Amino acid sequence: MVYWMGRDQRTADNWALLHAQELAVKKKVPLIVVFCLVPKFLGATLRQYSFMLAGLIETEEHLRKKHIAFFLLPGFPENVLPAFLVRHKCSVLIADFDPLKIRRRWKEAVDSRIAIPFYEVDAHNIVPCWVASGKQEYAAYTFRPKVRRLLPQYLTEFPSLKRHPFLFQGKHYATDWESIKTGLAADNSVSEIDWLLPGEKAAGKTLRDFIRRKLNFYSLRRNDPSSDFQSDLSPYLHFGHISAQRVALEIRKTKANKIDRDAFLEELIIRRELSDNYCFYNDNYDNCDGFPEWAKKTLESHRYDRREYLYSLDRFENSETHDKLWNAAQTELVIRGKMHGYMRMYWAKKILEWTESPEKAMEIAIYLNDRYELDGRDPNGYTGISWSIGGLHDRAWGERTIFGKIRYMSYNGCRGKFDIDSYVAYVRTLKHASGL
DNA sequence: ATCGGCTCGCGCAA
DNA sequence: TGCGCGAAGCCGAT
Repeated sequence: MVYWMGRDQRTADNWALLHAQELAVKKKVPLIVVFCLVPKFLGATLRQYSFMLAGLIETEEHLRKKHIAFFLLPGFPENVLPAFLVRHKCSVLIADFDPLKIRRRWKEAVDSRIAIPFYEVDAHNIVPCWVASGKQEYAAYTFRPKVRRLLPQYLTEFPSLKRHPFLFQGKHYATDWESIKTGLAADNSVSEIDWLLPGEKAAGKTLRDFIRRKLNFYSLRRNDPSSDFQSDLSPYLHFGHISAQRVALEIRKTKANKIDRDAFLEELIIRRELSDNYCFYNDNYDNCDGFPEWAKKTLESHRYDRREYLYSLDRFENSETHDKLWNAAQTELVIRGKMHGYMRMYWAKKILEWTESPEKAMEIAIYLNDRYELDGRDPNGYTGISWSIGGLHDRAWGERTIFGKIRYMSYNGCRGKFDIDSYVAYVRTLKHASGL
């Protein structure tokens, strides 16, 4: 029995792994976990690779204790996985679910090259993506009731992973992580981060810290970039170091104010799973063709509006705009690998305002997001950027230049909502600490 | 400080 | 067919 691990890189609370173990026990066969390490993945840099590999080292260790063999296979899945399955006489393949196009293509390619049953388990969402809705949802308000209705059935406790009763007897060596790391072809010009530790254990600690220190202030202060009241869980959720279902269960158990729990659960469940819904049902999640019709129309009619500021990718990347708030957000992204959630919206909308076209804006925003964010290449990233630039899951607002009816965000608006100078000063301390 | 208008379309009720 | 309302706002009037 083989679990092909993709985006759910953990041993606890993983429905794909649990299902694989259940089937393996029933068939009285050993259980293997395989991870295909591709040399290049949508512009990922050493920053993301090293966070991921550290998590996988911990995964291998946990699996070993559970008598489950772990194989790290360097190469593209369609090239390495079919031969692996034949070599070890595997009878069933189980993968976790991922709506991204590249991952779906890999699965199709593998499927066409193997003769054994191949199942997919959504281990990432609480309500499996295709169960929650059979179509692309228009907005959160259409998605919310569908998920709410199904939560009692899906937001349940997990069984624990058992020590596997059937040992893998084939040839198996512990992974040589050092040579894997030195052999990485990833772009090493983006530095690793050290303020957030990778892996399942660190994810759990981050969750407990959030509940203890921040949850009770969440609804009021989560949108204040000058203070530290975000959960910081998104990198862990992205790599699957922690399960969203586990987070939801733990949040529900706390005695925090209902208003704060609800605000957090809305983001964790509804908004996050809506992102998967969008990417799963719309192949244009990473470009302007995915925008709703009203937004395409309004952006088109403002395509040739005069832009007061026009910046190249370089100027954006180096935080060289005229706007100190935008520059601070970009600097936070580059240094820390995680931009404050509220600033992500302002940041992307300004890229639309200061580039020659929505297409170019999408390209730049996605490039910078995927290059520097620890949680880049995630459905949440594509969906958030499409919300900001293309009105996705949003409604039309007062018409204005460049944006048309896309919701606008302004420097003055931010000034009324939080202390801009304090945020800029905080980013300056990051910059000094990092030696830039 | 607070309020209303801006503006689109989904989904449900009638 | 009508109606309520939505993922994070802006702006001008009061």
